[in-house]
Amino acid sequence: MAKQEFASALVQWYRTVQRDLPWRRSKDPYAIWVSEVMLQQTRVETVVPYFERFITRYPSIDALAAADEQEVVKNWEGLGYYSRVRNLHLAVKEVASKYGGEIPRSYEQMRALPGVGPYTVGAVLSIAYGVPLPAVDGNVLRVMARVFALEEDVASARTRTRVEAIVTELIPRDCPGDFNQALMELGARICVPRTPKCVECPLTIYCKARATGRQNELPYKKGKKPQRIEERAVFLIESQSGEFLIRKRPQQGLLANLWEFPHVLMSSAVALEVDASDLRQIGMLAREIVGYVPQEITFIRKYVHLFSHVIWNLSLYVFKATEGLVLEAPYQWVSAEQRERYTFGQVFNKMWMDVKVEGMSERR
DNA sequence: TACTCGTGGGC
DNA sequence: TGCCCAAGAGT
Repeated sequence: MAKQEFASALVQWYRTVQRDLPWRRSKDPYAIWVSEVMLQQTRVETVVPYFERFITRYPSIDALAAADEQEVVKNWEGLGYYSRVRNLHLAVKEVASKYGGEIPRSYEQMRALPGVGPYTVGAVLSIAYGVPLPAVDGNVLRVMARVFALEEDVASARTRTRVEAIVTELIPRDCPGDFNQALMELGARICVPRTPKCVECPLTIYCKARATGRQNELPYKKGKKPQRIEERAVFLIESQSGEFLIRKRPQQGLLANLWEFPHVLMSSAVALEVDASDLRQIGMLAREIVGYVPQEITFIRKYVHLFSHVIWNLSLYVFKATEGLVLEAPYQWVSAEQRERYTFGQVFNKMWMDVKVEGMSERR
């Protein structure tokens, strides 16, 4: 294949059709870095408003490095994969203290920062500094699997290494950032997962999958493991003085360090037996949190919340706590106003909105 | 390697 | 409706 023609056809296409995105208007390596972290496993349309707000709030490495951790995480609320923002905060602090506030230009040094993997190094260094490194994401894997008719599982490390080698070979020295972004833009808009738009593709004459009519069969992916299902009873507990009980989640695992309304995992046997309206059984579960069986519990509604590998079947209940109930950490009482400063998983925010709209106090 | 880690959109 | 997926990294 004519390397130069491939690259120039791709870059030329990109420069004609590229979308006007906020991080593309910036030449600030820090802003580009923030965008790349937000874009991990997350759609462009979702990221845009978060990016604008985050960059306005934390316009520089020094500003983010100096910021309060809890507040930084609050600005990420709703984006998911919350370890990304904690790692970004740690990494920015390290850049501020160790590298004088300038992102290191060497692969090894940047790769060593927390939350910075091979993709992010390649993307930031190529786009911000013009370093000719590959930035292989899901788009690039899909595009290359089709163009070169790669048959192996695209999720495998071997395929990734192969694709990195191919990109390294093809990447133009004069515009590595545009080349990397062009590959991603192509994957996002033309070489899409299902029914790629080959008639609009600038690489169609190079594409082996297209030549053999296999563009709908590639890339090959292994099937995913089914999600684990958990039945949980969630309690929105209001004190006599109108505060609400929240608790902090553990430092490791799902929604790590975020806040939530207390809930109890039901064994599958219990879950099968207990009807949502069987409040006697639910009272026994509430006792695991407050230490006694509440007098009067109200069932609100059921929720299904999907994570990438777990399904939560949740039943929400509310009740009034007895006077003077004291609970230790990780439990905490907060007013409705104070609650807004804490970061919750989205399902808990949805519950809160639902109860607020319906009016919990007027319910009885 | 395989699994963990969120969320919302599209069909 | 259920399933797939989207600019990945850590373990």
